[in-house]
Amino acid sequence: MRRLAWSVLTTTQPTTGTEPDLAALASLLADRTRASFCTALLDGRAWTAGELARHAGVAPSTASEHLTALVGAGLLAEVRQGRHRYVRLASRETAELIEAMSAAAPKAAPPRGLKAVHRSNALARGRTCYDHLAGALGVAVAEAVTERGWIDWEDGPSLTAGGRTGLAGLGVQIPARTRRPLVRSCLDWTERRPHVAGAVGAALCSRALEAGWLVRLGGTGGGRAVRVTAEGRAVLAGTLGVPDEVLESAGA
Amino acid sequence: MRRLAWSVLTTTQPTTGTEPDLAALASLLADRTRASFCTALLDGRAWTAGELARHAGVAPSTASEHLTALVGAGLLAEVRQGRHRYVRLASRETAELIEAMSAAAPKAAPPRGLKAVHRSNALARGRTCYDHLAGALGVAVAEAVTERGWIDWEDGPSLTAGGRTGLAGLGVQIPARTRRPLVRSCLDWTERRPHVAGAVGAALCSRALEAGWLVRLGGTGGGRAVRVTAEGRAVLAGTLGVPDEVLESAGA
DNA sequence: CGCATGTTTCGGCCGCCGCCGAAGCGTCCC
DNA sequence: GGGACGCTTCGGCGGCGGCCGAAACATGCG
Repeated sequence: MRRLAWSVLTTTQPTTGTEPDLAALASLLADRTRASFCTALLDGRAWTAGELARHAGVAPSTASEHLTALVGAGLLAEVRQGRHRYVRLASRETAELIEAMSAAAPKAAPPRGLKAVHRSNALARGRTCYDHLAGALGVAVAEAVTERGWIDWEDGPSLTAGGRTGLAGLGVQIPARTRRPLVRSCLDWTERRPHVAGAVGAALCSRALEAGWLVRLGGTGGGRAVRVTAEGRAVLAGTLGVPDEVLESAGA
Repeated sequence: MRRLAWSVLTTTQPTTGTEPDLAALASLLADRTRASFCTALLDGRAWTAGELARHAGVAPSTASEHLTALVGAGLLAEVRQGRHRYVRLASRETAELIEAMSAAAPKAAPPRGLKAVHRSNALARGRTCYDHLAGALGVAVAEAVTERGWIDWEDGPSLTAGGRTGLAGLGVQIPARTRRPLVRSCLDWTERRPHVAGAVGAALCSRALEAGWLVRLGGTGGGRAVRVTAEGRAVLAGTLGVPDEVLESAGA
């Protein structure tokens, strides 16, 4: 049993009623360039201003102004290092917000150009979603652990006792004593089906990267697509029972 | 134990990679008028085009165009009835998205005008957040049920066995066999502390309104502020242990 | 020190978009 | 039928905001 982190005794006096400026927040993301920055940063890493500018196809000066706006609003956090300006998403909450908006957003026109199509397909097959797995791979993993009885979806997703031991057997460290939900359902924007987020989703993903079951694709600015390695394929098919078709297309 | 609603056997072939158009969605909410429509509709009811126009202080023609855009994008659902055009939020997911964005949004300048200040203060004291309670009242209820041991926040919020019986004693019908999380934490934008959403939050709120513990304030276009009645005060203080100060200021 | 590189500031241009009022259409009610 | 009312369409106006290039500034490196 655990109490709320905030004491009941702390102030309950009504805040002076300033309502949230929804339009101001939305304006920040309402621009193709700024939105593409945020989407790119969903890989959880820090990018330099120049990388983001090239990624979005705008002049460095333009990117600089956009970044100032996003950092000023608290959506991004920045670290200046030498002549570089590194930015990343400010918090996991910010990442979750962008994820949630992406799932609700309409689909853009299909990408043009061979490179763009390749990248887009790679993203659809398997990617990280800030700190957990998404794409066909993420959905397949979610379904596999459900089949295994590790996660129960009755009344919202929850980790079963079997799931705890199963994950432990894979070397996945499940954090305890956190206010973060262990399992959170996250709607996948390629598959329109849920994948596993929350503390467990994050732990599983970080374990998979650390153990070399997955590797990130693409060089600088490559983004968040991942590929399943041979060892990963053995583990995911064997222990989790992820279907071979998915692993095959998400491999190599 | 319950399976995912979508069969593992259904297609896992990668969707042709069309990425979500985050900017398009955000653009819809990036306008003060459209944002105020959505915020107003967070009360969960259907408003007419004219009501929304007056609420936002724009001409009917302007409102009409905005509504067409919001409905076209699938954010709002509309029902035409005689010479009226009723609109409401399209789904609970949409409401949750707007909630989540409101919590992340910067605070607007304090309202001007006596009426606006009053309304704003009423919202801060107690309001509905689509289908559950929010504001100082919502936060106090969340803390009270936590004190009672009805909700446990370890590893994410969950309903305890004691909570089930306690809520049943209040006549709150907890839905079973749903994929919706029973308890979801929702950050309150006035209090910056969590209140209770999810199936349980919704059931509690609807029970409170149905039993007359709470009543909605304000006439047409009044919005989502609620007031605690005398009976409500007895129940909330007695059974739930909500502090008197909160009930007092949220009453009358 | 001098050059390359990454970033920022500033002016100016252009397009988009939100606004209104006028006019028109459909519905309701007397 | 006639008038009131709610909503929509259209044209036109005005402002905001994103874009770039040029120039300046900062850093790192030889």
